[in-house]
Amino acid sequence: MTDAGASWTDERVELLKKLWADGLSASQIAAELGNVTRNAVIGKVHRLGLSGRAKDAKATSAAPRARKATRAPSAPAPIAPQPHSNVVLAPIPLQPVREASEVSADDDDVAIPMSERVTIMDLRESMCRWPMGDPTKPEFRFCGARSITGLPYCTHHARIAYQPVADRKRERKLARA
DNA sequence: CCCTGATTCGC
DNA sequence: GCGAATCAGG
Repeated sequence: MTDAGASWTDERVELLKKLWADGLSASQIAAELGNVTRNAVIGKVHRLGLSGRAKDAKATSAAPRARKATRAPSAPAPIAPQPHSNVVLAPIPLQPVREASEVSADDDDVAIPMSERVTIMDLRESMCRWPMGDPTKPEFRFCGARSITGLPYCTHHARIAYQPVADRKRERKLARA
């Protein structure tokens, strides 16, 4: 594993197909894959000819779209050092913890990249607040991934935390297989 | 505001 | 082939 794994290997493409067919959005897939943006995922999906996943009755996509995509002539993308300001502290989830241990065994599909765990200081409003480790210890971290709007967790952890009945059934089915 | 996929085009 | 930029819409 010398390289960061940025290229589309067969395994990654397969996972992409699986997740895409599973109904996950491009950003979710990108997050799970790691080291790729949703644009990359979408681009690959289109190249693979997987576009139009579910709905494909309307020809609305036939309309002329982007054409001024001349890319920014010089946009250095200034990254603003977000101050932690008023970070909405997350009440340590109660239920999820129980599930977490359980999930360790029959985890959904892919292992969480967890490339960016953050401390309370770096935690932002729209960051996943999935607790990792002992909250009483200084090594305590949060997932830190992009959280779903309205939810305190990222997509992956949200699934673990709030598993709907329907989803559970599906997961059990997969787990048994 | 957040997000979604779709498309174009420079690399 | 790849993906950032951009668009158009929800």
